[in-house]
Amino acid sequence: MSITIYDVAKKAKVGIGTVSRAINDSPHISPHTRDKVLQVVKELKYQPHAMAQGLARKKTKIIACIVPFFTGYFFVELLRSIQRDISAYGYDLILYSVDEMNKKEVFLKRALREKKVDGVLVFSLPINDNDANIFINNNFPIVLIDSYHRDLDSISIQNQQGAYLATRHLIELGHTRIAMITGHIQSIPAQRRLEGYKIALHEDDIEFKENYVLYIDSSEVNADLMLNDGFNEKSGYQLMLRLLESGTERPTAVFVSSDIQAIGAMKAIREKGLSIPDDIAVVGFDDIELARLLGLTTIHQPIAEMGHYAVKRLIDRMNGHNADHYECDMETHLVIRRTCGSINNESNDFF
Amino acid sequence: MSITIYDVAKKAKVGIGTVSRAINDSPHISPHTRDKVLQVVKELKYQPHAMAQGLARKKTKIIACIVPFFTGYFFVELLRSIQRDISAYGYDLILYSVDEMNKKEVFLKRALREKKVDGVLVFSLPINDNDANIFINNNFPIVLIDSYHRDLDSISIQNQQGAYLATRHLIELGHTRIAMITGHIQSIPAQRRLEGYKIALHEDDIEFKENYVLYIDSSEVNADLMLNDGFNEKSGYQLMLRLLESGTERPTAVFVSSDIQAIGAMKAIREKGLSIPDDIAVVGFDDIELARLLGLTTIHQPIAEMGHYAVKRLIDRMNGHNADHYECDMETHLVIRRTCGSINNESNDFF
DNA sequence: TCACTTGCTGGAAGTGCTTCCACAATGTGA
DNA sequence: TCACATTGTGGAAGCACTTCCAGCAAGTGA
Repeated sequence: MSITIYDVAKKAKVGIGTVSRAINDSPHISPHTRDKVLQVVKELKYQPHAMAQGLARKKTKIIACIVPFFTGYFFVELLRSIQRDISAYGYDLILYSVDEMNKKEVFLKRALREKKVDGVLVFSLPINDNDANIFINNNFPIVLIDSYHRDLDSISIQNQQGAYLATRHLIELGHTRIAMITGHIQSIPAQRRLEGYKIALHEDDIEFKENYVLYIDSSEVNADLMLNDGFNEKSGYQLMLRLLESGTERPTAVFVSSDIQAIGAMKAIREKGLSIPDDIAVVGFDDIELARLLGLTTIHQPIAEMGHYAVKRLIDRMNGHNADHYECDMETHLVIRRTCGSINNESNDFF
Repeated sequence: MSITIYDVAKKAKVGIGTVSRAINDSPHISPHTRDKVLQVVKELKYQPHAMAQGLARKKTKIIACIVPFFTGYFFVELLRSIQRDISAYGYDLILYSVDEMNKKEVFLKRALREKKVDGVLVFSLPINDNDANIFINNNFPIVLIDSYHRDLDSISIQNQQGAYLATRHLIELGHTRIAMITGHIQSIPAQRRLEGYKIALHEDDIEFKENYVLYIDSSEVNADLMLNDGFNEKSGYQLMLRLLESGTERPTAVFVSSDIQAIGAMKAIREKGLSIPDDIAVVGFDDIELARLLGLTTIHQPIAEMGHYAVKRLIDRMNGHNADHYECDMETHLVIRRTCGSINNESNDFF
């Protein structure tokens, strides 16, 4: 039905091995024969069958992305960047969306045991030792993005430095009563960001107050608030309400350690009849598209670059470059918009 | 290295054909033998090799999604819905992001000629006759979502009815000077939505004014404004500015036929020192997440359902149910928020 | 009892490639 | 001139499955 390597071989009057060598740029073929074969390939519009190649080569030229779908824009941009990159390397991308690695069984079965993909990129999902060992024991290429495990390659961002920049900015604007809202306190990002916040406060001799730090922990019963390690809109809203209703002296600024939480927090602030930034200044973290549209001052993550490095690393691993464990922490920077009360750079504001 | 069907056959003391029949639920096997084989399969943790199965069966169990990546949330939600559905059918999803079908050559080569996928879902991308014929001639399963071609299966929404609802709502609020901003006027959605707008006006004997309708057409030189058939933030901004600076009597309301354009338009309105909804009421179209967060009154599209129907249809096609050409127009509904000046249902408001 | 069907089973053939091995046709140096 | 590399080539053997066909045993009806 569809044309095969045999059709090409027959028409070009050569053996199938020669055709294979011609289309795969093998050095063991004379230029003359190669040209002759490629000419026929073009005439017949021959295209090697992916499955057959995969079977023979033991490579699928497909990589899997494991994505928790709920966080919208961040993943769209990351996926776009990654898709573009791997496409240039001749790979295709299979997308698996899992909720907190719940369905990881299905994925592991499909992708690994069926040998459907050559490598895996995991986005923002916590990996436990058990998961990690499956990859390590099978010597299966994997790179984590915005996630961490001590035995796996990972690309993340300088959480601590970002939180430091955010807090530092608020301090420079004259704030001293600065609260912090974050996600699941056991998660690496939450911990690192808390450290950055503390360092900035300490540097300026501002007292650190326990009740100015709001977070989600494992005792949380509301499953909604646990989503995405506690970095979600609802948790931002709830934690901000909790802060405002706690009776503690009201802070004049709050560093919310994810934009999506900041949006929830801002909603809570407005509902209490308070003004942003006059009553409470807000700085987020992530720089998702919403942040730009809402004028949220935040910490920018170099999303595209993260994807870029991750792909590069994964390709290396897939090519057997079995280098040491690799970690890369990318730099962040502050993006000043409206919610912090700083006047510069209002051009991007929306409201 | 990895265990094959031969290992299972040997350990179960049966032939490889029998193992194949056992794992594929063939009726031509005795229950006793099947159980015995499946027991060994479990013991050895045997998993059939996807490529080998694919080669033998001439099926990959993979479908491709062709996505224009720029419109963020709409696609994330659609992808999630589709991924969930096809996963239930045992399929995996390869993601191709193309910009306006520019890279479609690469995709066609990879996915179709290499036989890497069993079917294709195309999101929101214009398909020309040439593209369509490639699929038709190869009898290759394809379903369009939020797009249309007379010879291909498509799932879209009732654009005309949605635009009617939006305009009708503004009329009911007492507006008579209602402008409309839309995308590329040659595109099907833009045309249908314009019709809906006209019908609503006509029904109430409101005069239709040419200079109240702003759109992008092929003469547009700025490529940014042409992105995504003109449905983009920049075009919304520019067209709104054009309207406000045109000297025509200022409208009291505007129906912007995509949310993302509405966001641009609202920016322009605010920059001119006008208030929403007091000076100009705004209604969008799409109900992307941003609309909810910004309190934008808009027309909701049943995104998940669209994905659901599309997958169902594609699976049918792939199973050879060669029914007639299929079109499905899903119903839309109005979501009232803040930007139209209507007071009900403010609970979702953000600002 | 014998012909004939029915139900399972084993394994060869086929899927479309890559890769290896053998071999022919050159070229090379003494 | 002869031994020995070197280069290019054809095609068998693989990859790990599905499917088909033949064969065997048991069942069926006259």
